[in-house]
Amino acid sequence: MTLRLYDTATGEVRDFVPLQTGKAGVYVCGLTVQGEPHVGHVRSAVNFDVLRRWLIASGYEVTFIRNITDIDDKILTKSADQGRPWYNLAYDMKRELDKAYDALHVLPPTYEPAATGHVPEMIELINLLIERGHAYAAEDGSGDVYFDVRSWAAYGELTHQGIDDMEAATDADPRGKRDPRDFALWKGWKQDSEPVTASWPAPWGRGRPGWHIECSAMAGKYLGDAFDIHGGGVDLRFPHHENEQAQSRAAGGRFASYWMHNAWITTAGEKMSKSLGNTLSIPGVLQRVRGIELRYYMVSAHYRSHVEFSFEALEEAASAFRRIERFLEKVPEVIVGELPAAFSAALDDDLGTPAAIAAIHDAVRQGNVHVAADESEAAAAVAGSVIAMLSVLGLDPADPHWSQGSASDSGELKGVVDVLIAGLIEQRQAARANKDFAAADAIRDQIAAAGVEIEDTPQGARWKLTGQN
RNA sequence: GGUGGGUUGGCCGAGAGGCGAGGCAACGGACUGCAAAUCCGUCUACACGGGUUCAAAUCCCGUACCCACCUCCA
Repeated sequence: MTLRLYDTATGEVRDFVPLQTGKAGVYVCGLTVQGEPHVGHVRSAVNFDVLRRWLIASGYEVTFIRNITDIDDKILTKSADQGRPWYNLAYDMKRELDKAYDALHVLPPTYEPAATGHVPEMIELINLLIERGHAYAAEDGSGDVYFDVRSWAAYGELTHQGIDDMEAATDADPRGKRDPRDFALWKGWKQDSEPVTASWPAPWGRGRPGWHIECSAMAGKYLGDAFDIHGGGVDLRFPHHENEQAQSRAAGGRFASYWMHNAWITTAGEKMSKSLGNTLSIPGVLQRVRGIELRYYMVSAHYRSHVEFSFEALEEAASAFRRIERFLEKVPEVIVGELPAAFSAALDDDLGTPAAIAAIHDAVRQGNVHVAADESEAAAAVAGSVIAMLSVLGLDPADPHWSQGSASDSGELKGVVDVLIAGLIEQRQAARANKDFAAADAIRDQIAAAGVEIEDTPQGARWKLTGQN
């Protein structure tokens, strides 16, 4: 079975055929670093991280580029409001973003280019577009350069829209534009309101790049004129992706073969938006559940399905995930095994993570049956495949990544706690042997109150931290 | 106005013409001193109205409601 992906450009699920056999080039629009990352941002990152891991697991050599937009209108206005340099705000938020990605075990991309580091490439691309007659410098002296939408007949092809059916950008400053739908490739420096540090020299005067041109320039630099997959959130289809494609193709490239867009995660029926102020920051959410549980929650819905975020659903997902963990804890010394066919088929079908997770749960139930029957070899084999599946989704609880931070402290403490609890468990066993159940239960309650759970098994009592104290 | 998507059982959430995805919760049973964990079972759903078909949650027509994009946004 081969990988099939939904391509926004064609509106259908089709076979993934890479440009080069065995290789996959992926470009994903990262963030504009102007505020704290929220669960919506991270959903996109997690979705494409799953894509990447599945491509790797399928044998592809993956080049994964995710950019950072570190200069734009919002960054300039926000930093001005906060009374600090724009680059400081962008850098701070970039670091927050890195923390959020790390908390969800989103793998670092092959490279993460920043817009400000690629101005020469953008200027070069804009020049090429001007030469080819698809862009023009505004004649009003503003220093702006616009893409000439009417010069590119295919404009609108990605989102299946005709230019004349589109509403013209009402708030756009029409000065110097040939068509209201023309968009800025270069924004001339506004000396009265913008710091000189936010401008770069260019043939058309000092200024800064427009939003869309960065992705075209950076994707071209790191992936070439033609590459396999371009991803981002649904909101980016238009105008951002449409414009990217128009620019890059007008400049002579082929650009992306497949376009993938992840759906929104909303709160209380509304999209999470910096401007609405209803964002759920990652650190905030991580006070309620662990990062691995949040990741499980995100992966349990299909990437093209809209998710209505709720803490109830999140807790529910966390419960489901703990069931998987409990099974794995019962099976020591597991060797990573094979992926079940149902799991691979699910992911091959446009990253069907919900069905993939169902395959995990099926295996867990089967594994629990083996554990109950004391069939340790069979149980270990099942656990091996469960671990293999979880790894592909970035959800292996045994991955050292998840225990970073708290591990050093708890590692030392664990030995001590182990001895203390073992003593208590022995006392409880003695009480049970004497049929003094009141005493036995008192001990169990006492440890439970401290956040330690006892599980009675035929081989004796086991204990673990519940994380609820 | 244009474009794209949605409405599934108590809840979350898949599927896309014929075999009850999966999970959470609840209830019953097994196990247990009692629990917990685990297993078995129960809860037989697809917005509404028509139609096509031997067969429709799935296809077609219509209706209602919801959402996204067309303006910065994952």
